[in-house]
Amino acid sequence: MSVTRTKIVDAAMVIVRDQGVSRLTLDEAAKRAGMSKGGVLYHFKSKDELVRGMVQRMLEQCDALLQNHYAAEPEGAYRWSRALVRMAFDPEGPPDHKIGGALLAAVTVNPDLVAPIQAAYDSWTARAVSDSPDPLRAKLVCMAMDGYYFQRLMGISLFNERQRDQMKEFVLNMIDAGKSGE
Amino acid sequence: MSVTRTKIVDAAMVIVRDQGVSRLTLDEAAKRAGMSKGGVLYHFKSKDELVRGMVQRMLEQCDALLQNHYAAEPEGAYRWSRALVRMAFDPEGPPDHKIGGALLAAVTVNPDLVAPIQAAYDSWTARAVSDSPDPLRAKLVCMAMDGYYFQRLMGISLFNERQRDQMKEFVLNMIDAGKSGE
Amino acid sequence: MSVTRTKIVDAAMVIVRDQGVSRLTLDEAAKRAGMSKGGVLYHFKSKDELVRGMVQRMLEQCDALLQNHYAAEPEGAYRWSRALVRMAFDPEGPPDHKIGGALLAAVTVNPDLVAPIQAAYDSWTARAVSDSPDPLRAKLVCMAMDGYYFQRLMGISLFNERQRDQMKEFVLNMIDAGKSGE
Amino acid sequence: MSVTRTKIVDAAMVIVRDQGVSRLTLDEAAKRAGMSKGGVLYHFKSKDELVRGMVQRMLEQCDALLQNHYAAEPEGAYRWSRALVRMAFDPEGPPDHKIGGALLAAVTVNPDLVAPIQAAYDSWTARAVSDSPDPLRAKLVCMAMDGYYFQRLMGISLFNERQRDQMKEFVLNMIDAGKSGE
DNA sequence: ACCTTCGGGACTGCCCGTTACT
DNA sequence: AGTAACGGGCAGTCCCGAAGGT
Repeated sequence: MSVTRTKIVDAAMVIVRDQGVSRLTLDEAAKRAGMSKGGVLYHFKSKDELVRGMVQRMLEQCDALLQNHYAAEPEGAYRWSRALVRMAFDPEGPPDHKIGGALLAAVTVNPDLVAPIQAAYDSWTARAVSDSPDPLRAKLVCMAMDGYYFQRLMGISLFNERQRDQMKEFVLNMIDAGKSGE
Repeated sequence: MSVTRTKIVDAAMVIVRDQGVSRLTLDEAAKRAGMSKGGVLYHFKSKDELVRGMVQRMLEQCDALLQNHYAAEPEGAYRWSRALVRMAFDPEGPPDHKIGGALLAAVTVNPDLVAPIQAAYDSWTARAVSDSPDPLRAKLVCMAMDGYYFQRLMGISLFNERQRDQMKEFVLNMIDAGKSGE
Repeated sequence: MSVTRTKIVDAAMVIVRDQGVSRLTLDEAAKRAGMSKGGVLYHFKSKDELVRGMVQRMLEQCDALLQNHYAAEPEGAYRWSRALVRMAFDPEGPPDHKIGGALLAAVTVNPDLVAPIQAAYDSWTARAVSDSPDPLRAKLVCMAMDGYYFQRLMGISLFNERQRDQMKEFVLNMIDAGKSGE
Repeated sequence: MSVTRTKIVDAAMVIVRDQGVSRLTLDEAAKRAGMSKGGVLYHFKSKDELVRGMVQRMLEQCDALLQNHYAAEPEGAYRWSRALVRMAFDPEGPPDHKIGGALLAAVTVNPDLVAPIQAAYDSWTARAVSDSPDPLRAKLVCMAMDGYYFQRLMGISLFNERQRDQMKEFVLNMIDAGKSGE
């Protein structure tokens, strides 16, 4: 990925983060990237391609974040599940960047973009299941984390800070409860 | 709500369901509703208001569905939670209509629309918590159902039919497990 | 055909006549018609439709001109053929307006427009043949007139004024020659 | 004419033939010619020059075809005229390649290109006249052939196969009729 | 001789909302 | 309660040509 392409995607991210998707235009992106629209279109044949690039970028960031949490997590069963929980509750996670929700809109408009997202989802779920004695428990965690993630994306906050931490502990406990019994 | 307003919202719903949000224009909606754009704008001062009407409609449908499942559910603890699960797994539920995802896009563009959605979320969560011995357990169920709902909205299917039923049972069992112990 | 539509087509005609097809833009046409592009697009859904309107207009003008010459022509065999010749050599004919050649370009780009032109051609040929003792002679005249017409369209002038009149007489004589003998 | 120039013009021809003039872009031509746009612009200073090259090429092809038919034609009066007729009716002739019509569009847009075409026309007419006892008769043939040519260019077909052959014979006979009498 | 990258400008089509009219 | 016509603005796309490298 050329440096210019990266710069353009960065610019687009900033716009979406600060002003919302509806403000993401090729002109704006070009201006922020310090070039002309023609230059942008040389690298991305259409706006859709640009959005595709953004989605991919976001997915990569999520993946990296997940990897980090996995690395920091002690070994043992449900290690991936726990990492997922940590990621979902990570205050530095992508959703708070508001980009996710914005891109979501783009995705619902252009179903082609679902494919890479589905792929990412699949891989994450697969990992969670891979080291889980009880796959259903892992999947439930995935689902719940998606739900939480989704709420953050939408800007719907059901928890205050204390409740959030309680929930986090609750989920982690539920995971641990699956280690022995069930 | 006048009958004409209803007709317009219906038309808009059909468009979104069949062709996606990007195809929802006042002209299109008017045509489907059997009138001219001017007529639509007489009932909805702006397009945003029309979308607001659609969101509200959808929320009402969800609520009604939830009520139905609640009514069909035996009394006892976690009755609302179980109703929520039934709703999320209801194959007739709104998400499969693809309208939800589409409206989602509209919402992310216009943050004003989050308010009524947040309110609906709050009320559903409140209900789930109200009859739950363990509020966190209820909230977790809410989150997981949101996640599942969200996946359906996005067209991401992690489960085949059998897995879906398994998950449903798993969640219901988890709820029941919360009745006695903790 | 509403009066506004007529006005818009008129404006487009003027532009093409004065500045060539490449200068025909919706904006220009709108400006000349004394309205905004939005207004133009209300009447013509696309530029193609506008061009279609222009082609139709031109065909109608040609037809009217042909009718005039036919009316002025004495009765007898080959009356239509003679009218065609008169039309082709009519200094007031459409080709000198330079619109024909310009529209030609549009046609070659959009093959859909050939249909109405073919229809017009067919009808003219059919008429010429209808009152001709020798159909081939009539068709040859049609072809030759097309050729002359075409040259005028392209701005290719093989004749000076005297040669042009000579040719006109020659063709008319050739037609008359077909009356008796053959 | 360098080999590369030839290759580029070839590529451009293919594009125009297959996809129409509107699809002829420097990028496309470059891709087809197996090089980049920069390369094309090195050989042709501008797109107009490329088109000019294409027109020239086409004219040369027509000329060569005409020469062939002339060579195959028996000596005698109206030899060039007869060759012209053979060329116009040659099923392998350029017009069926659809390039002619397409280039026509380019010409109408850029009047500069008319010059070489006019020159070619002039030379053909001059030849036809040169060996014709009756110049007007020769010119009429030229005009008629132009008309037929033009119809083929536009994709307007007034004749079926049998009618076409009839017309061809009719014209050739008309030429011969000019040999003796007048 | 040829390529990559980019600037700049233009044009189409779209769509919302207003106005005048009924 | 509704229609037809229109204005205004703008996003997406395209494409030519230039600049500078190799």
